[in-house]
Amino acid sequence: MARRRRVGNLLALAVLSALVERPMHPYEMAGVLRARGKDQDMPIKWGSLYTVVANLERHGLLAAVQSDRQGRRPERTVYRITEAGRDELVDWTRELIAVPEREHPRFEAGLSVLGVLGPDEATELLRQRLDRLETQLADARAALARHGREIPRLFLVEAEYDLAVRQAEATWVRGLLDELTTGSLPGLTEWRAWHETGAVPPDWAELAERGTEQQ
Amino acid sequence: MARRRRVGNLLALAVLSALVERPMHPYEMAGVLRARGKDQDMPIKWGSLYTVVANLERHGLLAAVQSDRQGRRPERTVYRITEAGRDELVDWTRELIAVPEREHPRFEAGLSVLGVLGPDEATELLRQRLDRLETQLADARAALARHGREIPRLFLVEAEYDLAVRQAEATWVRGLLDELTTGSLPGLTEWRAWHETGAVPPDWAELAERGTEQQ
DNA sequence: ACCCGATTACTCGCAGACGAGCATACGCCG
DNA sequence: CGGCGTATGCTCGTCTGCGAGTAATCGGGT
Repeated sequence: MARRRRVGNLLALAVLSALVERPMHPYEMAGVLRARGKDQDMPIKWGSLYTVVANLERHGLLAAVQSDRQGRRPERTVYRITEAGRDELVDWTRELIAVPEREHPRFEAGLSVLGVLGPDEATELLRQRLDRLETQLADARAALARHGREIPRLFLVEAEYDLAVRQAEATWVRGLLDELTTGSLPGLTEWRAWHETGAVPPDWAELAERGTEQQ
Repeated sequence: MARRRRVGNLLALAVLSALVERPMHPYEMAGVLRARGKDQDMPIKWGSLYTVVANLERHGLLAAVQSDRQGRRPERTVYRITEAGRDELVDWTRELIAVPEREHPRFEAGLSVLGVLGPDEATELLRQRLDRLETQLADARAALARHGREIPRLFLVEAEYDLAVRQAEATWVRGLLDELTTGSLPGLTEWRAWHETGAVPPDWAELAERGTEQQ
């Protein structure tokens, strides 16, 4: 599935989507993308812009139109999107929408090593996360309401999605915190003992050696 | 905040967490991590293992213990975690748990350029996504139930989190699909006209030029 | 009229990441 | 007991991402 993209950086997707409307030079793309808040929707690093544009051109997805020069500035090359570029944009979008990729939020990585902390510290840190999350959610909700008055829904779906997912995260964290504070999480006692004494609880010891059979 | 990690690859986190228990050589780490399903929780590329271990050693987070040799194989270096490594592991975990980072799921990027497709194609693709998502969710639920019988909850929280978040995604997609199929999404008519004729709807035209004021 | 800080527009070097490839060992079948 | 397919264990070259740095220009204060 998902044949590897010739230019894989998502900044390239944003660039293509901007050039669909009209040709631009790189810095103008940056302006337009920033104005549309695309840097909120993707992990965009502006330092990569010129590299990405060059790569797109190299693969025939963009073509240089003209170079003009103002004053003693370096000349600015204006690019237009090619047919191949249009195809790539559409195909890539189709894939991003239709195929759910397993994502790997950093929080998940953190949770998977939660055992290195003690239960009390874990509880405290999760509470901090929840606090911050709720602040961010309130901000996001306000921003969405504000934009909703001037921008068509179609261009806000990604923000709505983001909000929904983060809301679910907050709910889940609240649930876990609840189990931790009421003590209803199974294995809490073993976890605490393990962390305080350093000794692996007897019922867990055997698991730890799972998949370790080597000569 | 979040001072840059000396070794930023999350594979390094996994390596540190494995070496907390006992010293190992790299290939053994791979076996243990795989057995624990850590490659499910993080974007692990095994091709990076030796690079990452070398970097960890370079920064004093690991130390070589011994090199033994079996047959004519290349010698295998056994590494142990250092005090600095232990500190890094704990500090990194704390950060991952307590500080919610703005993540950028690829789906969000896709949604932000949804306009390049027409509403009918978008609907069809979203339906495909929902189908696949539901299959994956069923699998994940089954796997979680199976593991739940032998592994303590503590080591399954990351899978539970993942499930909860993806469930929220499915719900959200279902909601959007609903608005699309019933036609209740505002601007649907404009969107369709725009896509069929290529002409930007009058009420949207002005927005498109937003943030474009350049000489 | 001139200076200085901010903004604009771009460049470059370095550090990783990672996939493909390779060499050794093992197991199984004839 | 020899040959071959598969698993093991590791290396290396390439490619790209990106942050820090820089040069030109603008603006506005005195």
